[in-house]
Amino acid sequence: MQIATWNVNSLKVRLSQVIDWLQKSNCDVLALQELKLDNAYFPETELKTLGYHCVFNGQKTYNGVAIISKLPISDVICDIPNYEDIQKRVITATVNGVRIMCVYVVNGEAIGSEKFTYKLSWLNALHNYVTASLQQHEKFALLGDFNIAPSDIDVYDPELWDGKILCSADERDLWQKLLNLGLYDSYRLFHMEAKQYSWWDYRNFAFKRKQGLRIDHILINDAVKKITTDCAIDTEPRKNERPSDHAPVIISLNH
DNA sequence: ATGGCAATAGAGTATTGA
Repeated sequence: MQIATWNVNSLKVRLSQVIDWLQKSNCDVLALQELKLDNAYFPETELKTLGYHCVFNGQKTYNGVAIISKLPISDVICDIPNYEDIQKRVITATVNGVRIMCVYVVNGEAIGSEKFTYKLSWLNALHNYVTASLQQHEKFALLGDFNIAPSDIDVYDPELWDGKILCSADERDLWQKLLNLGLYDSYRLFHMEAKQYSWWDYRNFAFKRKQGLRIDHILINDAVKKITTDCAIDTEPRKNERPSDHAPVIISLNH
């Protein structure tokens, strides 16, 4: 079984690329972020025709998340329970006995801004939700666009980004707090090398110049870790015409 | 320091992203 995450930056624009990637990658479950469309416009019919189940939590223009799966999806929860938020950033569901939490973490704009305060409060709420979910589910995966580069080896120019949004101590502390719940950064279980990125700015030929950040992640608990055989970032779709600025991240399970 | 690029809403240009 393979589980992936991908921030597609508009599912309307990227639908054909998503379908193409699903068929090439042999992925079973795909968590999507930044759909940027209302639920009424989710391409459920197209995906169903191709044999995929889908659940989605969308909104107009911004945010929006979904889980697409070859296998049946059950026990769907939208948003973070008991956290007031009009932005659609979370959808959680069970597939093949694995609890899958798809998140689009707040960007935060700049340190000290109102959006940054929202980011920190949002991550604290997520922490509480993950804590409860870990108690309720044996196999658990938290995946999506975290908008956090966990350490300097995940940043193309650590000096330039030092203390900036996505790299600040406050954000990295909250990342560590999530790991302390008993989660593993699946990519780092298999790849210790630096300069492995999942996002590149559209500007300045950043992808070609290998100027990126690793901000899309798959965190797994011990039960999933035991059956995980690999984690990879697929940079191929970033070479497409009109690509998303993010690459998919995928884990392979013996399951 | 600023803008570069892309998507959206909506008809100019502003907002957001990371």
